[in-house]
Amino acid sequence: MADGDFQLQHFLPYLLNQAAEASSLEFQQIYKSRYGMLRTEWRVLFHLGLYGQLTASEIGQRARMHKTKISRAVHRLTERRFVTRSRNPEDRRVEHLSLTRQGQAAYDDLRAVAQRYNAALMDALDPAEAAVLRRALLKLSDVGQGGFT
Amino acid sequence: MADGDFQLQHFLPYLLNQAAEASSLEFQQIYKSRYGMLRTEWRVLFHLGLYGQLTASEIGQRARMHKTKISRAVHRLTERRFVTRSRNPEDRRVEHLSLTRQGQAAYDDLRAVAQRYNAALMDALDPAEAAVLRRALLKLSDVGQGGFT
DNA sequence: GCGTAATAGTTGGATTTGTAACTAACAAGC
DNA sequence: GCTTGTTAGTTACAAATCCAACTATTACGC
Repeated sequence: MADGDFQLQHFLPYLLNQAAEASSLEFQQIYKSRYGMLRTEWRVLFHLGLYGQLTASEIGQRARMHKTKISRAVHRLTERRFVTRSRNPEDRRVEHLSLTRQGQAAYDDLRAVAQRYNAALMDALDPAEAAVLRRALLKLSDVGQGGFT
Repeated sequence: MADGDFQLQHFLPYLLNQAAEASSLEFQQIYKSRYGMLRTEWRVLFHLGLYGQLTASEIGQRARMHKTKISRAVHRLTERRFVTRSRNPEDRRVEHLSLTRQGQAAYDDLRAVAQRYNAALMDALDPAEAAVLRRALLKLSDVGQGGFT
């Protein structure tokens, strides 16, 4: 038993992927068309906007992105003058990244869009549902990750 | 206001992506190592296993995958003799796809793994939470999609 | 029937990602 | 202070994806 009753509609990774893709699409088009950014670049931008100065590895840990992705995203963001790098004189391996004025402006703009966009998504849900969803997603984000720091 | 209080932890597309990636990882390694499949190929396999004979476009609609992805996935799956194609004599543009005996075996195996894997994920959640999560994900999967068929 | 449009699926080339190897700088043992 | 190991970040090559153009076949208008 437990054989014929398998359905994609109950397979969490699949459901999560579908929801993630559908719910990212419109927003993706905005940062893409408005600033020519890729998802990786947007993520780096947001992390810097939210947390201030960070190193590449710090972003990697928080966003769970591989360091090569970050390296390339940072490269493109500096090219376009959204981000500046500065070497740490105490440990010359690490680079501190921060937003330029222009990067900050892009971040401010996109954050506002994201907030409105998020609110619209939430509207598809009722408030109790949204709260449960959020809790569940946070739990699932830690699956197989070792859980606690 | 509504300015400083933006957090990634409340931005649904981001949360969904994190959860989707984390929760897909282990399973992905299984179909990859066991059958050398990519995600696209696994998806095609599962659709054929679940719904029986389908055309590429039908899979595309259901899985929301672009036709080029499907074309390539089907190509590889036929190469490896998991899938067979047969032209529809009434409309020679369309091809009906079905699993070979070998494809069916792979599907059966992976379905069983998926079920166990899914059960393990569910264990991280309590049952009421899981039900709400599922409902919410289905709703969000339809955002921007026009909703109803 | 004939020309135009639509649909199923494929292919080619540029873009993006993944994986592994690499450089540079620091740390620790002895 | 030299060897070995570790960490930060980059680069190179292969693999996968995206987008646009393509072939083949059917549908539609008239």
